[in-house]
Order: sequence, then C-alpha cells, then structure tokens
Amino acid sequence: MDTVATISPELRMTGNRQIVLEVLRGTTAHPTAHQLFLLAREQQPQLGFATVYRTLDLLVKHHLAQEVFRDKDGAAHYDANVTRHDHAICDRCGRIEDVSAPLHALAYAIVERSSGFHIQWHASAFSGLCADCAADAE
Amino acid sequence: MDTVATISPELRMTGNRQIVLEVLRGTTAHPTAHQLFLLAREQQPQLGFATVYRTLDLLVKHHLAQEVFRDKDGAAHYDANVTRHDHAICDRCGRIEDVSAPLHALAYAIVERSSGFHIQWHASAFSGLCADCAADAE
DNA sequence: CTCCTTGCAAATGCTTTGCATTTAT
DNA sequence: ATAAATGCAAAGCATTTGCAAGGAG
Repeated sequence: MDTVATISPELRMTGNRQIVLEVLRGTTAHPTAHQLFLLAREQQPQLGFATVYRTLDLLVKHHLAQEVFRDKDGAAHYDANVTRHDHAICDRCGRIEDVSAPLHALAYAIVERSSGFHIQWHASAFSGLCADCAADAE
Repeated sequence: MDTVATISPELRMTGNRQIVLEVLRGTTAHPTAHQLFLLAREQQPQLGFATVYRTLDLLVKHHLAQEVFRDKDGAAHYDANVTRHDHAICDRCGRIEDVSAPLHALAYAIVERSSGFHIQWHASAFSGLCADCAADAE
C-alpha cells in the first residue's frame, strides 16, 4: 500500500531533492531538518543546509512530506508519511512513535462540534513513557 | 471554581512576577512571551524581557501557567489556565479558542491503548476557520 | 540564453545565558 | 552579609533570505 506519490508533476526532482526525499522515506524516526541534512550529506558531501530547508518546504507544498510537530526546542520534525496521524514521544528514550489509531477523525468531530471550527490542519503530540521504558521503570 | 492556585509555597512572588501572572490571567488570548512582555511593561516600564522569560519558566515549573503550543514561527504561547485542554486556531482571523470538550481524556485512552504509552503531557492544536470566518467565507 | 537550483554567509526571530547591579531576607 | 532577582547585552538555536555561481532545458 503506497499512500505517497513517488513524483509530483510540478516539482523538478533534482539529485539533492531525490536524496532528501529518499532519506526521509528511509526512516521512521521523524527527523528534524538538521538531522536530515546530516544524513543526506553522507551521500552528497557538498550539500548545504539551506537546500535541505528549501527542499523540505517544497516537499511539504507538493504533499510528499509533512511537518508533524515541533519539539520543545522549537525544531520541526518531518515525516514522509503524509497521512494524518499523531505522535507519542517518550520522555526517557526519546523514541517517537506513530499513533495509528484514528484519533484525528474523532478529534475533528469533537472539536468541530464544540467550537464550530472547520479544521484544516492539526498537530498533536503526546509525551510520557513508552511501554518499554514504563516497564523498565517499575 | 478556581482551578488555579493563587500562590505557590516555593515561589517568591516578586512585583515583576506578580505583574506577569496577572497579565496572563487577565487575557484569554494565549499570548507569547513577547506579547506578555509588552503588556507587562505598561505597568513596569523598566521590565526586561529576560525577566519575562525567566518568570514564565518559573510559573510553568510551579504550575501557575502552562505552555500550550508553539505556533508556526516557533513562538511559545502561554495560558494561566493550567487544566489540560486543546486549542483551535483560526487561519483567517488568528483567533485562538480553547477546546473545552474533554478531548484529551479520550485521546489519552486511545493513545495509551494503541501504543502502551503512559502519557504525562500533550499538546494539540487544530487550525482551520473559526465559525465566524467560515460563515463570512460562504 | 534564460530560468531554476544551489552553496555560502549573513540576517532573522525566539529564547537563553553571563555578568554586574540591585533587592530581599 | 548572603542569596536571589533583575536589566542589559551578547550568545545560541532553528530557520530564512540575499546573492553570486553553477546547471538544466
């Protein structure tokens, strides 16, 4: 099941952009722009970080990636999975897990009913202890 | 119903801190640190913005305020309402509304059931059009 | 040739920190 | 007198932008 379009008609897929997109698709770690820069630079040593930021903007505009949340430092985290989903962040090990439950659909209904908002976008991040760390902490 | 403690045993309530807390309690606009600085400075002209940031850290640590979300510019927004609740942000008029529905309780149950996380904190922000703007746009 | 892309460096915006001074206990 | 709080300026991050050089159509 491929939920993500491989190419976008309007976006010229240069070598740099291809590498950034491949690196993002090759991880489930929800990297920041800077983390992506470090990974992509392994394959393209003269890559500049401004290119990564510009590429991420383009990928988001063309729905090939999404910014999923901002961490406590204010750094944006990206995901090549462009379906709407939420995230759970472990305060202990730093793991970031997708929340696959259709929370957003429920949330939209509740928010729209209670406030009258017509929701177009949302970001939810939950933090605490992941199952493994909670077990360790006992 | 006062959900907020007026004082905290460990926190020395200096004049500056009192003013920042009063300004935050006097608004439902979920201001940023800089907006709070501007408002508080009206009552205390020689106030420095570093003091506001330091005060906000303290207020959060002492549960007299919370950081409710970060906007697209990465700026943190604060709230003297320390109960857990979500926010809806209008893309058109910029209004930030509390979502009073007990979304978080539902979300916690769903996330905990699906991922095994023990949630301690969360931030959810929804954006779209508020009821008024949606009506205007028709 | 012309436009888009890129790298570098500088600039920006939010926040934190170092440090000397003032204030409270 | 001892410790905490404050203002100011400088530093720190994440991100954006100006600009000149490089590359594709």
